[in-house]
Amino acid sequence: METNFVKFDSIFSIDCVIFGFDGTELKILLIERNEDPFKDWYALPGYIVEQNESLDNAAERILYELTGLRDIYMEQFHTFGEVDRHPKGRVITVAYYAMLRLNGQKELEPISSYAKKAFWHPVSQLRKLAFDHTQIFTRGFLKIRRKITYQPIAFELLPEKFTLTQLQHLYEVILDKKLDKRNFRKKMLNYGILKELNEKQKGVSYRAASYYKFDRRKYAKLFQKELSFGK
Amino acid sequence: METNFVKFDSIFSIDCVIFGFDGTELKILLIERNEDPFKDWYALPGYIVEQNESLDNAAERILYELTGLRDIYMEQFHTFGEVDRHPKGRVITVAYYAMLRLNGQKELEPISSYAKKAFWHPVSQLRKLAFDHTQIFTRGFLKIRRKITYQPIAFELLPEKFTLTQLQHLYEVILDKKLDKRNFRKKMLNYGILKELNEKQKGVSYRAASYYKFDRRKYAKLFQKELSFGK
DNA sequence: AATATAATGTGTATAAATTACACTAAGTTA
DNA sequence: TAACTTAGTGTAATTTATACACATTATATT
Repeated sequence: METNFVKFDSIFSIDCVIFGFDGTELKILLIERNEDPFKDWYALPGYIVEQNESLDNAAERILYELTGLRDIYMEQFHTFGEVDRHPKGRVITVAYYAMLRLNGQKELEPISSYAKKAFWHPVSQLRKLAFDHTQIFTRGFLKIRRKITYQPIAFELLPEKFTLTQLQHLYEVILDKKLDKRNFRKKMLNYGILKELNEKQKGVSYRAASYYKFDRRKYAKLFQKELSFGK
Repeated sequence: METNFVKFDSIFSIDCVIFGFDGTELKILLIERNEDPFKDWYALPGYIVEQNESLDNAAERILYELTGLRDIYMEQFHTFGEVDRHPKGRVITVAYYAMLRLNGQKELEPISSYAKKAFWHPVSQLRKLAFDHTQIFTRGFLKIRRKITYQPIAFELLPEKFTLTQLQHLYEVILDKKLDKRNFRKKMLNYGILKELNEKQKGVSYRAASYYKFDRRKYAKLFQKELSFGK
């Protein structure tokens, strides 16, 4: 059992679709490539899996090396294996996604010289990405769009404390439609997984909204049932 | 770009979780292995992807070679990449699933000598499978269990004509719970994707049930909307 | 201090979907 | 023709989803 990536036989890679929300806009984490092919293009953070690491571990390592981000929980969502997806040979890639809150603090600093830089880019007006990454991104976006209808993944994107308006706005961005404010609040509060805090927004013009936080305990109870068809 | 599978560098394979329903019992398609490792063990049909074929094509080819089945629409559901999942080296495997009606006519005849035989096995009382195939099977089963709650995949498992009792039974097997007959029928008929036929069961003891068929057109309309959060 | 501004926060009536629950009808077998 | 077995049906109560508009509050402006 030898490793020989240089020969570019059959190899596999990881690509990461990392969503971030800054309270207003949904963004995606990109790198600018520093190597051919697609030198200088924007691309998803991704690289080759080593012989001795699991896919999940590889995903973590690769994201770190290309962006400096650590301890991000990612989940696999699809594997792309068209024969010609990589111009230099046969590479299948396992795509992962994750969702993050953007506090602004998160510095992005590639460790590897493979990426010139890493940066957040709005998901709207995305230019064409390297390889089949546009397609991978799209599928990842559809994945979270579906997922948000049955799991409260939105909470991973929001800061610890958030207002109901922020929460609603995030749903609207992901689902790409307007929601009714009263119905939205009713539904969210009915889940019973939100805790209202004795705290309000500060520094905003006009009336400050209450902060809420997500109650992970109650969530676990509620969404463990899941698969329900009724009786 | 050379192919060198013998060296067992980094290679990838496909494994297929094929569900079949004979009207009573949910079954899965297995092979008996004819080669080491795990010679004589039961395993999912699976083999190595060639350098020049896409994953989807490979899945089709491999299923055919190991079981003789053709033209089965399969969908990828997860990729398994633990370092030690294959005793002979690093193999990641892309798992596909599909669902079939078992008419009894479908002959299973491996073309490849890699499988001694191919056969349908009840999903209950499954013995331990080769490699990590038990785990792959379980994940595939969870996949269809989830999917059946939002898509009428059950129709792929049933014969062209089927009774409502058969349909309900299939749901019960997949969801692993009893459903109320009246509510089930009400719900199914309300979807408007079933057409009642002027035909009844024959050759059954006791009262014969009406046959229904699935209306693919109406289905397409209904389930294209999908992703709904309401207004 | 008064006013304008901009977002927060709230209720109700209607419709639709889900749940719980039990008996009669029809065809087959003995 | 009686016994058996499965098919087939309705209704009331509850829960969930939808449509829709205005008063409240904090800040900014004059």
